[in-house]
Amino acid sequence: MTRSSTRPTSRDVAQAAGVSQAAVSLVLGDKWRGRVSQTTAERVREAARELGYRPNLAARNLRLGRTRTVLLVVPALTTEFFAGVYTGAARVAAEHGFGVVLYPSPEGIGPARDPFASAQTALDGVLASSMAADALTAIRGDQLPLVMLDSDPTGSLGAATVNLDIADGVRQVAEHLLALGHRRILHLAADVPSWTFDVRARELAARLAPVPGTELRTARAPISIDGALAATETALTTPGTRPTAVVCDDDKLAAGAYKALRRLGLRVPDDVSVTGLDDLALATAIDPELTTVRLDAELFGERGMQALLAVLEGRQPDGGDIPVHLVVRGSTAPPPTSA
Amino acid sequence: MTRSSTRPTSRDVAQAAGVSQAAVSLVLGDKWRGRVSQTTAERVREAARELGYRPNLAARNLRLGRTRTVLLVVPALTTEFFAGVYTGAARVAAEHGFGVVLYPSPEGIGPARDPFASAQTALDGVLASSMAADALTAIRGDQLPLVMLDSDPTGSLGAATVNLDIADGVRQVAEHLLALGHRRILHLAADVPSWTFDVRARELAARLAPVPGTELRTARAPISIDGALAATETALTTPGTRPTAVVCDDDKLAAGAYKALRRLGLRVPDDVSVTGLDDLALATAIDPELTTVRLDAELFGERGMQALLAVLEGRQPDGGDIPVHLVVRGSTAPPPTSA
DNA sequence: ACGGGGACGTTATACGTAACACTTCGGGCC
DNA sequence: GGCCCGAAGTGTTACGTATAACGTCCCCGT
Repeated sequence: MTRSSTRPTSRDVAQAAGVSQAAVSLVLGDKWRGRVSQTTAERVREAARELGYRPNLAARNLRLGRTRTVLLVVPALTTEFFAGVYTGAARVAAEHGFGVVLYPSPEGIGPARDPFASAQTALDGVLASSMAADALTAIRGDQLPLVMLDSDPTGSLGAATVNLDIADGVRQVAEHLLALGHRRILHLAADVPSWTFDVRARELAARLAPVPGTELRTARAPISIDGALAATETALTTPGTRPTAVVCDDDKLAAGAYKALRRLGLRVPDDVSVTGLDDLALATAIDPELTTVRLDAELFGERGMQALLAVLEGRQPDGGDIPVHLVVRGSTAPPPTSA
Repeated sequence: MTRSSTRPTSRDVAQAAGVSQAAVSLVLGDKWRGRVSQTTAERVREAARELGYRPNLAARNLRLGRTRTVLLVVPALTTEFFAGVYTGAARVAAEHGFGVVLYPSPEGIGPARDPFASAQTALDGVLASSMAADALTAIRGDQLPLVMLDSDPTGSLGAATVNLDIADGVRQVAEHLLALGHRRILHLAADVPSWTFDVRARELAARLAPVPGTELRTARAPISIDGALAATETALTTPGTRPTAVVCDDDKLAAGAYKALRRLGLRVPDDVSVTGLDDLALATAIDPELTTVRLDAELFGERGMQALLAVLEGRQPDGGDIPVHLVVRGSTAPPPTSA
């Protein structure tokens, strides 16, 4: 018959069970072995259940000085890829009693509500994609434990990194195209400053350079179908011999390239081959289905979270890039013989 | 020269500025008009800046009994649509000093980490999609202020609702197809128990019923390209006269329908017309571009958050469905004359 | 017989903040 | 001169939790 307007506290539970508040805390915190009798413990649990007691998180966080919550910073929510990263990260976090809060890098949200303003006291750590570059400066303001996803391991941030082996994926794409006989290649690059895209450009160039007769051109586009459409169209209508293959920094760009080729009256893969990177649902929705590099987003999220938890516990996160592999579908074929 | 290992508190700021902790709270809380002099206020602000002071959120939440944080429950992160909802909701929330935390309905995350376990003390309110049905029971456990997105207004939950005018969208689709001359229609329905999908089925049937000679068939599929592919394929290979149009519950299903039709050797829109619902990027990535119903996801999120804030302030949220409109593209045409 | 130590608790305290209740002081007004 | 009032603060308390430190019993070994 306590006051019903406000939620029950541990003290209410204590009163109902006829013990002290400390005992309630011990029992519910599972620290009662050898301190409270079995029967009393059960009585406390029963009282808590009866009253519908829920611990007050704010009080607990204040008392403990930590929140068991980490932040996942992603460049945008639009992408299926980061949905997978979140899923993997959240699963691992849950296994360790941690929660994950998402912070999509602002786009139309404005800096008014800076989630890092009080991050120090609301979060235990941060897992951040290198693509959300603008948010990084804000993060560094606080001294929160940080693990970067797909970022330069030798970077100045000094944070631990977990990376997909994008370089190897690009290598596989290049070898696949070279084996088919392609020599003139257009690189449709994401116009986003991020290490993960730099790697693509560097590796593609490195792999093609030693092969005689190769020609690498680059077009830049924002990561959107329309952006890729426009960039591809201008790149393919500039004078000079037309590339026989378009290597795209991700699947979304590839979808834009498809549209540009269709508009120019070119067929995929008969006239021009196209490759992507990510292997999203989009890759099999378009026609022909896209040859692309499959990234295991969930595993990526899991490994990232494991690294962050290691940092939080003072352990050394174990490195090693996550392998990726090429998935060959209908968008690649030998170049037209007329070439 | 205070201890540097731990973060500065408001008391540290007070000491540095030569005032009491209460004064610091007043100044930084912007409640100092007529209680603290201009010069003192400035001195406090300067000290806070100097020390890099950040208020401790846990302490503040405990003191105030609220968090200025609300939860957005979405069925999955995969969808571009809910990314838009989040963006709109987060923008409105930010304008009112609120933060938004995302809760993607668990899929492989398991119930171990129930975000509602202590929701009462960590959240001020919940904005939930009706598609995340499994999470709703958990929500009702706590007595948190709740606003539903796209849910039955007369539902037993008794929560306020904000809805898109899906019924009108379906009406527009039906009228468009009828005007083109279609009579035999396949409804590719999402196999997800949710009011928003019930409305589609009900409204489509209602609009076709009074037209003589119409025939409505229904196929159910999970919301995925492959699921839709399989369902459409079996629906179109069953004996009987083939439908001339496929009305899909969303764009993703439409992409699956495209694949099924392609596999069956049928062309869109010459042999079969297809319509979607959502107008995602996917709609213009596939060929031909999809005739679909555009939903303004951001506006949806904004209106939802406005309603929730109204509830939190004890005001009456204003209703009214959000209008939607048909976007006609290349996937619809008159039925083949042989029909 | 006596002391040492489990078993079973309780009391007290601190985390950092916001807000209520108070004090002090210098005018202004009758 | 007495009185009240506003400006400019300060002292204190409470929010609900987790845990360190402290008391009892009572049993058992020597």
